[in-house]
Amino acid sequence: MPIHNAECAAVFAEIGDMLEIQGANPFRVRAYRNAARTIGDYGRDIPTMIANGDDLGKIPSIGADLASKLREIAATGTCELQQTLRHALPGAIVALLDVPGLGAKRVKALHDALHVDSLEQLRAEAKSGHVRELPGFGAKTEAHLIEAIDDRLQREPQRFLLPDAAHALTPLLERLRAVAGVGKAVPAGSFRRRRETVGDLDILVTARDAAAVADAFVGYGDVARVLAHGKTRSSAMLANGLQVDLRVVDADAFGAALVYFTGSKAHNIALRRIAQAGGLKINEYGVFRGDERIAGATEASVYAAIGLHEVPPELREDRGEVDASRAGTLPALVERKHLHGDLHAHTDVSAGRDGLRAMAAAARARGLAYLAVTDRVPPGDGARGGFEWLARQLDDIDRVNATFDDFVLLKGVEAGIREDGSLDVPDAMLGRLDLVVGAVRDGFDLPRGVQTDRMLRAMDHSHFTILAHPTGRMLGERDACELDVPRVLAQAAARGCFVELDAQPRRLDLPDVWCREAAKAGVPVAIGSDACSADELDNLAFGVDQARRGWLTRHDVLNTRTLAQLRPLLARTMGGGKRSRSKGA
DNA sequence: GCCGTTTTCGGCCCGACTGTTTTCAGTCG
Repeated sequence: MPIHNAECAAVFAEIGDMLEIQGANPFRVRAYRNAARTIGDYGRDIPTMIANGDDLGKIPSIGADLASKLREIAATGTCELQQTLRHALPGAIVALLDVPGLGAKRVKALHDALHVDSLEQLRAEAKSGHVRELPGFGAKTEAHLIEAIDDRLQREPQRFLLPDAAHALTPLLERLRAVAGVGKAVPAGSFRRRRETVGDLDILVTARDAAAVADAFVGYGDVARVLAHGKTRSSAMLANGLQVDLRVVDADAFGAALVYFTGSKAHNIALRRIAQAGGLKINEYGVFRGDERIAGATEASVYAAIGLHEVPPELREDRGEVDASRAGTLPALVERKHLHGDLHAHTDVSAGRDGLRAMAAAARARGLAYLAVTDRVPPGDGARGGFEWLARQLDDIDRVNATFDDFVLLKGVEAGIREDGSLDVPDAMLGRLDLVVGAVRDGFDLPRGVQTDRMLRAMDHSHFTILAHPTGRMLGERDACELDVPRVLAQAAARGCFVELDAQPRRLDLPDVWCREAAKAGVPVAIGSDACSADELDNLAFGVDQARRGWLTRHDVLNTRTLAQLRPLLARTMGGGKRSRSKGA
């Protein structure tokens, strides 16, 4: 298995878990976990950096020791410390930490006293009543463990796509807002940060009577199990397996609670360290100097109290936003209203359900000035067919365009990229189009170098505008393909073509960290709805969320251009100036 | 184990809820 950042991060995460179970210095444990998180979403491939002789010490949370371990892991896939720890403890034991209610101390106690090192074994010991005998455990804990393990064995912990989470959230928020005395009821957590998937939902409520809100919450019809039910904090599992955490605060603490509850955890820790250095304390009730509360009603007041500009929720991941906020260099993030058009959509000619006219009307109704029609070769038409379908569609587009004076359908195609890097649409057809969206649709498991070369060759084609859904990932279904993204971005920059951020909520492809790298590489990102129906043009909003997580400004996004600004950029990719290099030369 | 507009040593975020205790440890977010 090739070693990349994810593998390095996994080694550090396991070391952190093992050290914690062993009772090591908690700050050492945190150092490994911080490093795992940093590396996991670091924008450059660490083994490649090592091969290039780059200085790993520049990576935040990586010091001399962890840098040397990274070199070891890059070379061997493991490191001596990991092996030593696995010798002392069964490697599988870290899975026990994932059981709700089990932390390092209890896992160690279970291992020491009962030699438990697997879920099945723990369940058997709990069933036979041995767990309740241990100090610190009791009958209730034992019963909860059995329940939690049965849950886990039945159903893998699941992450939810944003629209699915929203679907569960909306009626619950309505119920809470209907409780007497409730002011605000808003989502927080990773949902508010617009992470591509959420593991649970966090809801923040302001109310005079906190207990009434908590009661309404745990009494919600969709609640399958109540996990905690306190005065200000409650937690429940919904029937679909989604956990929801509720926090109720006074209105004058709303801002502080929203910062705290929006996270991320790493962002909060960074804020608190800054506060601490200035002799202040931040908690979910406000910012305090001694006993004096100096801020808390709004998020802006909390950030201002510690000398920062308010950070947009999408950036709160401890990826440099705190420094940028202090320096006043936070990016002015792109917004949905900045988009003038959409550069990836299907009609009923291929993958879509709605016709050309319906798509045009829907795009126009959404305030867009242009929509690129980018159908694929219809099934059964065969890549070697005559492409009459496309010729007919181009004529049809002309007819539709003649009916508008404030809106344009652009002529495009979603060309498949074959394994040799060629496109499945002939040049003669491509030459009649405004843009070509190229997409890999098979062979996702090619080795990294082969996959990368395939895409680079496709981008080198004399008609190639946008690399669609570059990593091919399908959230929860298919991992990103092995791809040297920096090379792809460098090529796009050199050729003057573009990469897509596919806005389908199950794709959101480019991933956020690569969006940021695209901007650094000077490659505009095309946010494409990839809509298969008129309704799905609304996907654009998910794409904008993801773009914001990737620090993209209006300038970094291709389709914030007006049609007049866009046309010459597209033309350059269609043999109109980009090509100075003859094929095979 | 990392890190430094007080520091290369001595710090390292903060509070709620539960269960097992008899004043608090463990876990979680």
